[in-house]
Amino acid sequence: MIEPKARGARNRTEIVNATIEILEEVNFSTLTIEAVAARSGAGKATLYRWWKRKSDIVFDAFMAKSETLFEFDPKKSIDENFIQQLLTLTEVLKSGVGRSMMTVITEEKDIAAEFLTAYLTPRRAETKKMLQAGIDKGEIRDDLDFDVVLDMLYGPIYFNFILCNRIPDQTYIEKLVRQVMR
Amino acid sequence: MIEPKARGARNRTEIVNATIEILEEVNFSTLTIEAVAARSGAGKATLYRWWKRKSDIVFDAFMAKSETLFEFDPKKSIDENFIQQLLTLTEVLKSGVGRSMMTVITEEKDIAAEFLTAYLTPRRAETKKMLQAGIDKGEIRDDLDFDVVLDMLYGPIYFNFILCNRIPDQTYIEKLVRQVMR
Amino acid sequence: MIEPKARGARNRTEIVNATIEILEEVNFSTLTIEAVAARSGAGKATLYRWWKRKSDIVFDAFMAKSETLFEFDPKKSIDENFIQQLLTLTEVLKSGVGRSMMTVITEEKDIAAEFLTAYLTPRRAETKKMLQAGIDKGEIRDDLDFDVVLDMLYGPIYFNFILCNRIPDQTYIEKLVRQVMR
Amino acid sequence: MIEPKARGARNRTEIVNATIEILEEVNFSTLTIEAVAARSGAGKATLYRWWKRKSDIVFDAFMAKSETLFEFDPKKSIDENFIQQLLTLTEVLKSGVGRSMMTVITEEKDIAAEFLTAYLTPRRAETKKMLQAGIDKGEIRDDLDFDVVLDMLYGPIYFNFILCNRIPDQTYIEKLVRQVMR
DNA sequence: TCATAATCGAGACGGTACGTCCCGTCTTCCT
DNA sequence: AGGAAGACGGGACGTACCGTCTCGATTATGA
Repeated sequence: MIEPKARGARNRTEIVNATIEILEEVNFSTLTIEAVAARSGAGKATLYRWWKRKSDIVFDAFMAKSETLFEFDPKKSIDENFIQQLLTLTEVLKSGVGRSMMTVITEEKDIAAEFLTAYLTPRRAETKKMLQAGIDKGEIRDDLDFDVVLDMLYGPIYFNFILCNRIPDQTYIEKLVRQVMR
Repeated sequence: MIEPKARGARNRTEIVNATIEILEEVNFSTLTIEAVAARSGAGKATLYRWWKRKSDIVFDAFMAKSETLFEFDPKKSIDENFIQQLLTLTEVLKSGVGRSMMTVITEEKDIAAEFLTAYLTPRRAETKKMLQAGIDKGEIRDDLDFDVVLDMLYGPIYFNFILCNRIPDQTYIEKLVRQVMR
Repeated sequence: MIEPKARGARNRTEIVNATIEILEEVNFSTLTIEAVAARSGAGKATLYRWWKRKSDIVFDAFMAKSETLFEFDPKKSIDENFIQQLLTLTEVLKSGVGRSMMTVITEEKDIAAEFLTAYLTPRRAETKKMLQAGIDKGEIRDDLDFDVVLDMLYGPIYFNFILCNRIPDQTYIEKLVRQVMR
Repeated sequence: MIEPKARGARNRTEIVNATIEILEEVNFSTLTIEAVAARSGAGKATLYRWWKRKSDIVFDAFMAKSETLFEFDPKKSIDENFIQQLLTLTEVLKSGVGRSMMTVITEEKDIAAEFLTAYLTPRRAETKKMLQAGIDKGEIRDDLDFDVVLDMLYGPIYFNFILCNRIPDQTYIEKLVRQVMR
């Protein structure tokens, strides 16, 4: 027997989806709670019951969008793994919620912190795993400062995306990974 | 002969300064045009006469804040020059306007584009000059993709600043430059 | 059982009363919706929800002020009844809302029309009743054009009030009624 | 040789005419000084040099419009003279400036007073002359209160015009004069 | 005849109120 | 009982005019 989702839970997903939809059309500033309520068919009060601020909804929406965590595939080469992960990241950033998440991060320090622990760190952990595997295999030299290397991989992606308004493509990412890996 | 600044010019600076001040206290969303008008002693209409959107004022404020362009000093080593430039960048980002500029960039594509041409590109040009100087001196290998290298330098700075909410310090920057330069 | 007044109704009266108050201090042009909102403790949006224009509020305020309809008293003489009714009219006109109502009427034709049907006509009907009673009793000749006679009674009141800025007193009204009645 | 009107005088007429024109299109509230300036080709400052308030311009415009004073014609009958004068009055009231003048009078007591002395009183004097002529000729009984009779003539005109939004036509005026004159 | 002053148009400016939109809260009514 | 619907007080929006002000360009004159 299929457990029917509780009223509350059903509502939450509808609201979050409405948010994702709207953010494909307008940017974060222009997003209004009233629009989310209207599109999702929920009452405003319901929104405020679960989220304190607009940014919190966006955070949840972003997390929902990027639910599936990229996972290290030991069968592929290290470089291929890196490339795949950065492509996945690019994909998420491209969406309306992705971009809005960036906006939120620049404005609300506490959400930035939550983004760091709940989104960034897990992915970084995965990347670290890859790096370590590379070192173990001897494919990569072992005198690296992990954090700096990771920044050199992630940084340019966000940098291009946010500041240069340029979506990094496969070619760019390959060049980047090769250059970082030497 | 001292060029007597026009009424308009004086006002513009006062408005821009008021904006910079306020942005030390609140973030971009919370910044209101009415507050800027009030603090600068200007009428709202005056603001709208010169700027179409709040973001445009912030852009001008940011440009005013970071007026002085870092300049390549050939007497110092290449690395030192890099380090100095990235520190300068960090300094600007740290300010309220700096952070707000990041917010604006994530929201308004056209301002992002203007930021690219009016702020980023000149600085990148300076950095490219340094890179070329390094290659000429033989300090740096000559098979690099310039753009990717520059992204590897700038990217991590913005990345740490925006996403990790961490202000890169001298140590970090030195490590970064060394790693990139090999 | 006391019908508990709806939230809306309570607000309406408060707003209308605030309007009446303010109009004792300033004239119609100087009356601002913001002032009404402030004095009544309502939000501007609430005002606009119920009334489209400033003039509409003033109309309602005027109607509230002159709620009690003068009623023909068959025990008194015809003349006394006339005098009493014109005095009542004068009383209303004297107030701030009264004067403002005159302003509105000169400006907005549709409100003038509403004023005619909702305020003037009922009072005229009452006056006609009196006239008819007078004719029936033989106190008044029966070859009169009712409308013209009524205009000769009301007209001078408004005329003195609006154009001569003179408030008709008992003496004047008595003279007027006597002259009209012959 | 035609004396070329001074710059100032020429401007004044142009401004006043512009006002009259605009008042055919919009009502007093909606009339803006900027519009008058624009239409007349004058600078705003010029307007403020000669008139303190919008209402003052309207007053001048009204006086310009009704420059020609109706004059008592002893060859015609008393009644005909009355009828003619009231028709003239109606004509002026019908215009945009006329109606606006009424608005102004309800709002600004000092202008109302000026209207009384500069416009109303001269016309009343003329009417009084007619009344006196009638009495002298024995056409009219001699025990009248002049002021009340005049109010009974003028009052209904203004009353119908302003409050009933009805423009008194020849028939009405004839009936009125006959009724008042008995 | 031409400098010199007065006058004017144009419109920027600091303000105030407009009418609208959305906020976050709170009440009502329906299911 | 719980939620949608949406009224409410509040505050910022972007606009329109206010009345004051500076700026040139245009007259118009008297040295």
